[in-house]
Amino acid sequence: MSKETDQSEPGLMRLITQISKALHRRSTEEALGMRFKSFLLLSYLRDHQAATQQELEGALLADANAVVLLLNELEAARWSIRRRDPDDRRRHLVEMTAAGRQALERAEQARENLEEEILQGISPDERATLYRLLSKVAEAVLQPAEPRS
Amino acid sequence: MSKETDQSEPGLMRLITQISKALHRRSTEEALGMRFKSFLLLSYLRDHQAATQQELEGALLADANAVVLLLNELEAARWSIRRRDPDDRRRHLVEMTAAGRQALERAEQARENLEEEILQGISPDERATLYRLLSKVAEAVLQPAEPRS
DNA sequence: TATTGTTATACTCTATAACTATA
DNA sequence: TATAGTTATAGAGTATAACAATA
Repeated sequence: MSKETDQSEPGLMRLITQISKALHRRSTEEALGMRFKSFLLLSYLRDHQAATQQELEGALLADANAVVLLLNELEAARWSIRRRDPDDRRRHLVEMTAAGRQALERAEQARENLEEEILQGISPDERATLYRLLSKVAEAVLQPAEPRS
Repeated sequence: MSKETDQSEPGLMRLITQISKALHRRSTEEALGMRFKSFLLLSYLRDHQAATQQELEGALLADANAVVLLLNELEAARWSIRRRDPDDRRRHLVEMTAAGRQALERAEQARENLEEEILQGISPDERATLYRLLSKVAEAVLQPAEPRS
Protein backbone atom coordinates (compact mmCIF):
# COMPACT_ATOMS: atom_id res chain seq x y z
CA MET A 1 0.00 0.00 0.00
CA SER A 2 2.98 2.24 0.37
CA LYS A 3 4.07 1.94 -3.23
CA GLU A 4 1.59 2.25 -6.04
CA THR A 5 3.30 1.10 -9.17
CA ASP A 6 0.38 2.04 -11.39
CA GLN A 7 1.32 4.81 -13.71
CA SER A 8 0.88 7.42 -11.00
CA GLU A 9 3.71 9.89 -11.25
CA PRO A 10 5.02 10.46 -7.75
CA GLY A 11 5.63 14.04 -8.72
CA LEU A 12 7.05 15.64 -11.79
CA MET A 13 6.93 18.93 -9.94
CA ARG A 14 9.05 17.70 -7.08
CA LEU A 15 11.56 16.38 -9.57
CA ILE A 16 11.72 19.56 -11.61
CA THR A 17 11.91 21.70 -8.51
CA GLN A 18 14.75 19.67 -7.07
CA ILE A 19 16.74 19.72 -10.27
CA SER A 20 16.21 23.41 -10.78
CA LYS A 21 17.30 24.21 -7.25
CA ALA A 22 20.36 22.01 -7.49
CA LEU A 23 21.36 23.51 -10.84
CA HIS A 24 20.92 27.00 -9.50
CA ARG A 25 22.94 26.17 -6.42
CA ARG A 26 25.78 24.94 -8.58
CA SER A 27 25.69 27.86 -10.96
CA THR A 28 27.64 30.11 -8.69
CA GLU A 29 28.94 33.48 -9.77
CA GLU A 30 32.40 32.02 -9.42
CA ALA A 31 31.63 29.24 -11.89
CA LEU A 32 29.83 31.35 -14.47
CA GLY A 33 31.74 34.59 -14.12
CA MET A 34 28.40 36.26 -13.63
CA ARG A 35 25.16 35.78 -11.77
CA PHE A 36 22.84 33.09 -13.03
CA LYS A 37 20.16 35.63 -13.88
CA SER A 38 22.61 37.64 -15.93
CA PHE A 39 23.57 34.50 -17.75
CA LEU A 40 19.96 33.73 -18.62
CA LEU A 41 19.35 37.24 -19.89
CA LEU A 42 22.50 37.44 -22.00
CA SER A 43 21.80 33.97 -23.28
CA TYR A 44 18.40 35.14 -24.45
CA LEU A 45 19.86 38.28 -25.99
CA ARG A 46 22.27 36.25 -28.07
CA ASP A 47 19.34 34.40 -29.60
CA HIS A 48 17.06 37.42 -29.89
CA GLN A 49 18.90 40.58 -30.74
CA ALA A 50 17.27 43.89 -29.87
CA ALA A 51 14.72 42.53 -27.45
CA THR A 52 12.27 44.81 -25.70
CA GLN A 53 12.10 44.64 -21.94
CA GLN A 54 8.65 43.15 -22.06
CA GLU A 55 10.05 40.38 -24.19
CA LEU A 56 12.66 39.78 -21.53
CA GLU A 57 10.01 39.70 -18.83
CA GLY A 58 8.33 36.85 -20.63
CA ALA A 59 11.53 35.00 -21.38
CA LEU A 60 12.82 35.23 -17.84
CA LEU A 61 9.44 34.95 -16.16
CA ALA A 62 10.30 38.06 -14.23
CA ASP A 63 8.35 41.25 -13.67
CA ALA A 64 9.20 44.61 -15.17
CA ASN A 65 10.97 45.72 -12.05
CA ALA A 66 13.29 42.73 -11.94
CA VAL A 67 14.26 43.29 -15.57
CA VAL A 68 15.09 46.92 -14.94
CA LEU A 69 17.27 46.05 -11.98
CA LEU A 70 19.07 43.33 -13.85
CA LEU A 71 19.66 45.53 -16.89
CA ASN A 72 21.09 48.20 -14.61
CA GLU A 73 23.62 45.66 -13.42
CA LEU A 74 24.43 44.46 -16.90
CA GLU A 75 24.88 47.98 -18.22
CA ALA A 76 27.15 48.83 -15.31
CA ALA A 77 29.28 45.87 -16.39
CA ARG A 78 29.09 47.08 -20.02
CA TRP A 79 27.56 43.80 -21.12
CA SER A 80 24.34 45.21 -22.52
CA ILE A 81 22.91 48.51 -23.59
CA ARG A 82 19.42 49.99 -23.84
CA ARG A 83 18.60 52.08 -26.87
CA ARG A 84 15.33 53.86 -27.54
CA ASP A 85 13.24 52.23 -30.22
CA PRO A 86 12.93 54.88 -32.98
CA ASP A 87 9.54 53.48 -33.94
CA ASP A 88 8.14 53.84 -30.45
CA ARG A 89 10.17 56.01 -28.18
CA ARG A 90 8.57 54.50 -25.10
CA ARG A 91 10.32 51.25 -25.83
CA HIS A 92 13.88 50.22 -25.20
CA LEU A 93 15.71 47.84 -27.48
CA VAL A 94 18.22 45.88 -25.44
CA GLU A 95 21.37 44.67 -27.09
CA MET A 96 24.40 42.75 -26.02
CA THR A 97 27.81 44.40 -26.28
CA ALA A 98 30.94 42.70 -27.54
CA ALA A 99 32.12 42.43 -23.95
CA GLY A 100 28.80 40.88 -23.07
CA ARG A 101 29.25 38.28 -25.75
CA GLN A 102 32.69 37.44 -24.44
CA ALA A 103 31.44 37.09 -20.89
CA LEU A 104 28.59 34.96 -22.12
CA GLU A 105 30.93 32.62 -23.92
CA ARG A 106 32.82 31.94 -20.74
CA ALA A 107 29.59 31.32 -18.89
CA GLU A 108 28.36 29.05 -21.67
CA GLN A 109 31.48 26.97 -21.28
CA ALA A 110 30.79 26.60 -17.57
CA ARG A 111 27.21 25.67 -18.30
CA GLU A 112 28.25 23.03 -20.80
CA ASN A 113 30.67 21.53 -18.30
CA LEU A 114 27.96 21.38 -15.70
CA GLU A 115 25.45 19.84 -18.08
CA GLU A 116 28.00 17.33 -19.24
CA GLU A 117 28.60 16.33 -15.66
CA ILE A 118 24.91 16.00 -14.99
CA LEU A 119 24.05 14.15 -18.18
CA GLN A 120 26.97 11.77 -18.04
CA GLY A 121 24.81 8.69 -17.56
CA ILE A 122 22.46 9.64 -20.36
CA SER A 123 23.05 8.69 -23.99
CA PRO A 124 22.99 11.23 -26.84
CA ASP A 125 19.69 9.80 -28.04
CA GLU A 126 18.19 10.09 -24.61
CA ARG A 127 19.49 13.62 -24.27
CA ALA A 128 17.77 14.61 -27.49
CA THR A 129 14.57 13.00 -26.27
CA LEU A 130 14.80 14.69 -22.91
CA TYR A 131 15.37 18.03 -24.55
CA ARG A 132 12.49 17.56 -26.94
CA LEU A 133 10.07 16.55 -24.19
CA LEU A 134 11.11 19.36 -21.91
CA SER A 135 10.63 21.81 -24.75
CA LYS A 136 7.10 20.53 -25.15
CA VAL A 137 6.45 20.83 -21.45
CA ALA A 138 7.89 24.34 -21.40
CA GLU A 139 5.64 25.37 -24.24
CA ALA A 140 2.56 24.01 -22.49
CA VAL A 141 3.36 25.45 -19.12
CA LEU A 142 4.33 28.86 -20.46
CA GLN A 143 1.53 29.41 -22.93
CA PRO A 144 -1.50 29.95 -20.70
CA ALA A 145 0.45 31.57 -17.92
CA GLU A 146 -1.68 34.64 -17.89
CA PRO A 147 0.17 37.58 -16.40
CA ARG A 148 -1.57 38.54 -13.19
CA SER A 149 -3.47 41.61 -14.33
CA MET B 1 25.41 30.65 -38.02
CA SER B 2 22.43 31.54 -35.93
CA LYS B 3 21.23 27.97 -35.54
CA GLU B 4 23.68 25.22 -34.86
CA THR B 5 21.86 21.96 -35.34
CA ASP B 6 24.82 19.94 -34.17
CA GLN B 7 24.02 18.29 -30.92
CA SER B 8 24.68 21.46 -28.95
CA GLU B 9 21.94 21.87 -26.39
CA PRO B 10 20.85 25.48 -26.41
CA GLY B 11 20.39 25.21 -22.69
CA LEU B 12 18.91 22.52 -20.55
CA MET B 13 19.30 24.87 -17.64
CA ARG B 14 17.25 27.61 -19.20
CA LEU B 15 14.56 25.08 -19.98
CA ILE B 16 14.47 23.58 -16.50
CA THR B 17 14.55 26.99 -14.88
CA GLN B 18 11.67 28.25 -16.97
CA ILE B 19 9.53 25.21 -16.33
CA SER B 20 10.24 25.25 -12.63
CA LYS B 21 9.37 28.93 -12.36
CA ALA B 22 6.18 28.53 -14.35
CA LEU B 23 5.11 25.51 -12.29
CA HIS B 24 5.79 27.35 -9.09
CA ARG B 25 3.88 30.37 -10.29
CA ARG B 26 0.87 28.21 -11.05
CA SER B 27 1.01 26.30 -7.79
CA THR B 28 -0.69 29.03 -5.85
CA GLU B 29 -1.84 28.58 -2.30
CA GLU B 30 -5.36 28.87 -3.63
CA ALA B 31 -4.88 25.95 -6.01
CA LEU B 32 -3.08 23.64 -3.59
CA GLY B 33 -4.80 24.62 -0.36
CA MET B 34 -1.33 25.18 1.02
CA ARG B 35 1.96 26.74 0.10
CA PHE B 36 4.06 24.94 -2.44
CA LYS B 37 6.83 24.35 0.08
CA SER B 38 4.37 22.80 2.51
CA PHE B 39 3.18 20.56 -0.25
CA LEU B 40 6.68 19.38 -1.02
CA LEU B 41 7.44 18.66 2.61
CA LEU B 42 4.20 16.79 3.29
CA SER B 43 4.66 14.92 0.07
CA TYR B 44 8.06 13.77 1.27
CA LEU B 45 6.70 12.84 4.68
CA ARG B 46 4.10 10.61 3.13
CA ASP B 47 6.84 8.62 1.44
CA HIS B 48 9.26 8.70 4.36
CA GLN B 49 7.54 8.50 7.71
CA ALA B 50 9.39 9.80 10.73
CA ALA B 51 12.00 11.80 8.88
CA THR B 52 14.63 13.78 10.72
CA GLN B 53 14.95 17.43 9.93
CA GLN B 54 18.32 16.89 8.34
CA GLU B 55 16.68 14.39 6.02
CA LEU B 56 14.17 17.08 5.09
CA GLU B 57 16.94 19.58 4.43
CA GLY B 58 18.37 17.24 1.86
CA ALA B 59 15.06 16.38 0.28
CA LEU B 60 13.95 19.98 -0.01
CA LEU B 61 17.38 21.40 -0.71
CA ALA B 62 16.79 23.86 2.06
CA ASP B 63 18.93 24.82 5.03
CA ALA B 64 18.18 23.94 8.64
CA ASN B 65 16.62 27.30 9.27
CA ALA B 66 14.14 27.03 6.42
CA VAL B 67 13.04 23.61 7.60
CA VAL B 68 12.42 24.88 11.12
CA LEU B 69 10.34 27.79 9.86
CA LEU B 70 8.33 25.59 7.57
CA LEU B 71 7.71 22.98 10.28
CA ASN B 72 6.53 25.74 12.60
CA GLU B 73 3.91 26.64 10.02
CA LEU B 74 2.88 23.06 9.45
CA GLU B 75 2.56 22.36 13.14
CA ALA B 76 0.46 25.48 13.62
CA ALA B 77 -1.86 24.06 10.96
CA ARG B 78 -1.78 20.67 12.76
CA TRP B 79 -0.47 18.97 9.65
CA SER B 80 2.75 17.64 11.11
CA ILE B 81 4.30 17.04 14.48
CA ARG B 82 7.84 16.86 15.82
CA ARG B 83 8.64 14.17 18.35
CA ARG B 84 11.95 13.62 20.08
CA ASP B 85 13.85 10.61 18.86
CA PRO B 86 14.15 8.33 21.93
CA ASP B 87 17.44 6.99 20.60
CA ASP B 88 18.99 10.44 20.32
CA ARG B 89 17.11 13.11 22.13
CA ARG B 90 18.77 15.84 20.08
CA ARG B 91 16.88 14.63 17.05
CA HIS B 92 13.32 15.24 16.04
CA LEU B 93 11.26 12.71 14.15
CA VAL B 94 8.76 14.53 12.00
CA GLU B 95 5.46 12.86 11.22
CA MET B 96 2.39 13.79 9.28
CA THR B 97 -0.93 13.98 11.11
CA ALA B 98 -4.21 12.63 9.77
CA ALA B 99 -5.24 16.19 8.96
CA GLY B 100 -1.95 16.63 7.14
CA ARG B 101 -2.66 13.58 5.05
CA GLN B 102 -6.08 14.92 4.15
CA ALA B 103 -4.69 18.31 3.19
CA LEU B 104 -2.00 16.60 1.15
CA GLU B 105 -4.57 14.57 -0.74
CA ARG B 106 -6.34 17.70 -1.84
CA ALA B 107 -3.06 19.25 -2.90
CA GLU B 108 -2.09 16.08 -4.75
CA GLN B 109 -5.30 16.32 -6.71
CA ALA B 110 -4.47 19.88 -7.70
CA ARG B 111 -0.97 18.82 -8.69
CA GLU B 112 -2.29 15.98 -10.82
CA ASN B 113 -4.67 18.33 -12.57
CA LEU B 114 -1.84 20.73 -13.28
CA GLU B 115 0.46 18.01 -14.53
CA GLU B 116 -2.27 16.60 -16.71
CA GLU B 117 -2.76 20.02 -18.25
CA ILE B 118 0.94 20.42 -18.84
CA LEU B 119 1.55 16.93 -20.18
CA GLN B 120 -1.50 16.87 -22.42
CA GLY B 121 0.51 16.74 -25.65
CA ILE B 122 2.77 13.98 -24.37
CA SER B 123 1.96 10.31 -24.67
CA PRO B 124 2.03 7.90 -21.71
CA ASP B 125 5.17 6.28 -23.07
CA GLU B 126 6.86 9.62 -23.43
CA ARG B 127 5.78 10.60 -19.95
CA ALA B 128 7.37 7.50 -18.53
CA THR B 129 10.54 8.26 -20.47
CA LEU B 130 10.56 11.86 -19.33
CA TYR B 131 10.11 10.80 -15.76
CA ARG B 132 12.84 8.22 -15.96
CA LEU B 133 15.32 10.61 -17.53
CA LEU B 134 14.56 13.37 -15.07
CA SER B 135 15.04 10.94 -12.22
CA LYS B 136 18.46 10.13 -13.59
CA VAL B 137 19.31 13.80 -13.92
CA ALA B 138 18.08 14.47 -10.41
CA GLU B 139 20.25 11.71 -9.05
CA ALA B 140 23.32 13.04 -10.81
CA VAL B 141 22.77 16.66 -9.89
CA LEU B 142 21.93 15.92 -6.27
CA GLN B 143 24.64 13.38 -5.50
CA PRO B 144 27.79 15.49 -5.45
CA ALA B 145 26.08 18.59 -4.17
CA GLU B 146 28.33 18.88 -1.18
CA PRO B 147 26.72 20.93 1.54
CA ARG B 148 28.69 24.14 1.97
CA SER B 149 30.63 23.39 5.13
C1' DT C 1 -6.42 57.46 -21.89
C1' DA C 2 -3.14 53.53 -22.45
C1' DT C 3 1.52 51.81 -22.62
C1' DT C 4 6.74 51.36 -21.60
C1' DG C 5 9.84 51.70 -18.52
C1' DT C 6 11.44 53.58 -13.91
C1' DT C 7 11.43 54.30 -8.99
C1' DA C 8 10.07 53.40 -4.29
C1' DT C 9 8.56 50.26 -1.03
C1' DA C 10 7.25 46.28 1.29
C1' DC C 11 7.20 41.49 1.58
C1' DT C 12 9.23 36.91 1.16
C1' DC C 13 12.98 33.85 0.77
C1' DT C 14 17.60 32.43 1.68
C1' DA C 15 21.98 32.35 4.08
C1' DT C 16 24.85 33.06 8.27
C1' DA C 17 26.00 32.98 12.84
C1' DA C 18 25.01 32.61 17.71
C1' DC C 19 22.50 29.91 21.09
C1' DT C 20 20.30 25.65 23.72
C1' DA C 21 20.05 20.89 24.64
C1' DT C 22 21.80 16.76 24.19
C1' DA C 23 25.60 13.40 22.96
C1' DT D 1 34.03 18.86 21.99
C1' DA D 2 30.58 17.82 18.45
C1' DT D 3 25.82 17.51 16.83
C1' DA D 4 20.49 18.59 16.12
C1' DG D 5 17.67 21.93 16.20
C1' DT D 6 16.38 26.79 17.25
C1' DT D 7 16.56 31.77 17.10
C1' DA D 8 18.01 36.26 15.32
C1' DT D 9 19.46 38.93 11.70
C1' DA D 10 20.95 40.50 7.38
C1' DG D 11 20.99 40.08 2.49
C1' DA D 12 18.93 38.80 -1.87
C1' DG D 13 14.93 38.07 -4.44
C1' DT D 14 10.05 39.16 -5.65
C1' DA D 15 5.77 41.66 -5.98
C1' DT D 16 3.01 46.04 -5.84
C1' DA D 17 1.92 50.57 -6.67
C1' DA D 18 2.94 55.30 -7.96
C1' DC D 19 5.32 58.00 -11.41
C1' DA D 20 7.39 60.05 -16.00
C1' DA D 21 7.64 59.96 -20.81
C1' DT D 22 5.54 58.75 -24.95
C1' DA D 23 1.78 57.00 -27.80
